[in-house]
Amino acid sequence: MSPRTEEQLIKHKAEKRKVITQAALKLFSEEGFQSTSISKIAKEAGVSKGLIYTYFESKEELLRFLILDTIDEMFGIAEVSLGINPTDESFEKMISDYFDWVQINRAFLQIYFGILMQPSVMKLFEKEIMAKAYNVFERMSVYFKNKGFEDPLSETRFFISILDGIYMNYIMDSENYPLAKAKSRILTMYLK
Amino acid sequence: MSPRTEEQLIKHKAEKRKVITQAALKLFSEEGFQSTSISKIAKEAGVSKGLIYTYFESKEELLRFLILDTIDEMFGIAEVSLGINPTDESFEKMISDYFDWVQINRAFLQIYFGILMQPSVMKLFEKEIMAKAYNVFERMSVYFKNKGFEDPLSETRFFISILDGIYMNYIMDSENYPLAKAKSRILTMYLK
Amino acid sequence: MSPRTEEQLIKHKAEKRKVITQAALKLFSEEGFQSTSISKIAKEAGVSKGLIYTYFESKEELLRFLILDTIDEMFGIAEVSLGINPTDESFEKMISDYFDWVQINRAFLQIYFGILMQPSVMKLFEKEIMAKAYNVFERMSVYFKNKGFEDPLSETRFFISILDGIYMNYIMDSENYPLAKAKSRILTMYLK
Amino acid sequence: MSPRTEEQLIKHKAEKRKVITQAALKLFSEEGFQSTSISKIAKEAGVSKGLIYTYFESKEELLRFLILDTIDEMFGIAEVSLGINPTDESFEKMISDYFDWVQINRAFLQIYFGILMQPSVMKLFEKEIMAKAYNVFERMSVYFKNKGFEDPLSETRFFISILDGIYMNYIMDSENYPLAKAKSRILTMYLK
DNA sequence: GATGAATGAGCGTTCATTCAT
DNA sequence: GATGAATGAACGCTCATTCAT
Repeated sequence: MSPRTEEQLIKHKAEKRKVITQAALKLFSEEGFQSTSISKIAKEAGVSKGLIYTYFESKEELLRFLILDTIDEMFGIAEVSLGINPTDESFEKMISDYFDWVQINRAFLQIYFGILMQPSVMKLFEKEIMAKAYNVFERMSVYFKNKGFEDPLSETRFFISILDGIYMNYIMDSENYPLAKAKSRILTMYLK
Repeated sequence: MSPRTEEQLIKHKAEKRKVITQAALKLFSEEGFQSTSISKIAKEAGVSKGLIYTYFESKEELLRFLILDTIDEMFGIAEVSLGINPTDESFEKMISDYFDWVQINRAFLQIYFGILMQPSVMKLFEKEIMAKAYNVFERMSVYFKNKGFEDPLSETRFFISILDGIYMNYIMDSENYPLAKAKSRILTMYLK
Repeated sequence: MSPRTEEQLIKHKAEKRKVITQAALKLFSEEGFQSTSISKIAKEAGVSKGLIYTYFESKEELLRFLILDTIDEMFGIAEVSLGINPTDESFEKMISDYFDWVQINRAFLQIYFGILMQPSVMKLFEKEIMAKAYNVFERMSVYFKNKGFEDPLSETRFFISILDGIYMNYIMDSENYPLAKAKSRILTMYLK
Repeated sequence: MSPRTEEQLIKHKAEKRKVITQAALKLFSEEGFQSTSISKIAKEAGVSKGLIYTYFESKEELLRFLILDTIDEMFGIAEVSLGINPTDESFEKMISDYFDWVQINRAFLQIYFGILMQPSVMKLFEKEIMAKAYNVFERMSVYFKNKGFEDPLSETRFFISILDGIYMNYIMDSENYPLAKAKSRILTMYLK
């Protein structure tokens, strides 16, 4: 048996992290971060408690990894869809992608919105999240500027507020929330 | 000396509850419900740990009291402003009242939104909150129906989503969030 | 209104003590001494927590009063029935009186036997109980000596063990325990 | 290094349970179940408070383990000694075995009798203890029936009451109680 | 790498006791 | 005398984290 190559090791580590992260994601969304113990995560992931500390320095670091990893994906949607010269088509594409993404990532968003509301936990991410968020603000502002809005940044924040509000209400009451209608409504708002 | 009269006791009890509730409100909003210990609340309120249990049966009951008490106020705004025959004026009044209320009750809203995102905590209030929320939905639907919307309930939920999204973003980034602009924007949306 | 005479005060105090003691007796027998709080006793007795401390120095003193008061009665049965020259008639009378007494005082005996088994609680009474018990031993020994037993003290302790054993088993399983048979059995043992 | 084998873990677990159980046995017998804190047990056993919860789910479960484990042994004496066809020899053997067992297991019996007197604690064991006790009743009844007693079950309960009474008095006053005499006295009673 | 026994600080809660009224 | 608000120590229990194996 030859020792694994460095590449294999990295891959192995990434896989293990994924297993643990997925278990944590599920539990955090059901019970909240504070109420979920490392023991429960270990059991859900099918590993020992101690092993979690081989892959993450602490419970907080596990949360950080979980959040930051997925946030890249989330904020990336705007980046990819809008590109440098955002058009109505790319704007519509972005909205569509977001609505799809949200439905797949309900558990994550539940944790994410919960964290946003807790300053003491938010401190763990504040810098990264705010940097990414303001980056997206700028990108979208270009679109709203092109569309002729007087205060494109405020419109951006207004637009994002609408999205956040929709997603939050959808998460809370997924069965009854008229998500499809909300989507077409927002499209109408901006694309006539 | 004779003991205090019943009236004195009731007044005293209400005052003490207020002191404890205020301390809890502050800490819950900063740290979250689960991360705030009864010890911290007692210290913040300037009373002993044990005393809290003279006024509240448990930490959860304290949260319930805190939330349900203020939620009545919050949902009451729509009821009072809209009345039975909602007009554009009363609708505008309601929005204005909400924006005022939110700025005064940031700490509460922070806790409130946090709770909405945690199923395990939400269980404590689900029934009451949902009942009140659906009540407000109906009331607002009347307005949107009068305004000619084809699907007034969906519009209500869309409108409330916008408000929630605005407040959530405001709470997260109060210093930079363009709250006044968001307010005039939403007014324009519905009142021309 | 003239102030009460000293006699009235003493009577009043005795009555209040009785009320509290009766409440405590009931609760101690159901839940045990340690698991019964002063609050519960106060509620059961229909008085305030504070008042209990007007009549008893501490929870332990309340227990002491409860036990020692009734123990006098219990040990007194032997004294009264046997007299100085115990006969078969007085011995039979004593047994009969004890069996009657036990059925009325089940709650007390439950507490009493429980206490006997806890050295740390027993310390509160050890001196008094042991003094009274050894006093009864001597008195009964006279009877067994008269009956011709070689070792009257051992027989006394054996006889008392039988009574204790019967009462303990009766208390544990009152519905099914054949108390009447046990009584006639012990009478047969000693009176042929 | 690889983790311990399952066999090692089981052995280790049994040993640790024993250490904790022994400490609890000592303290429960001295102070009673309710007055003995988990902290004291941990200190006595030389382990941390938290560790006790690795081996027992709760303080009550620790008591249950302690009691039920030893009760099997205690009730087993009758079963083993008497067999299916009890004779005078096996009856004498049983009494002898019980007297030996009692002297070794004073601490246990102290807890056991204490529990029998507290309905709220007794609830934890009622089913198991009563089942075993009635089982022993039946077995002994065979012996008393063979001996010609008219009501063998009542005689059984009377006989067991005597044993219980002796042991209880012995436990309370071990130094002075004439245990050997009590033993020969009860043997004389039944075996002439 | 992987395990789970072990720790100890801290949690929510209870309660005997005190004391201002 | 009588009340019950107030205290603070202690309780049973949990849990993030460490470490011998």
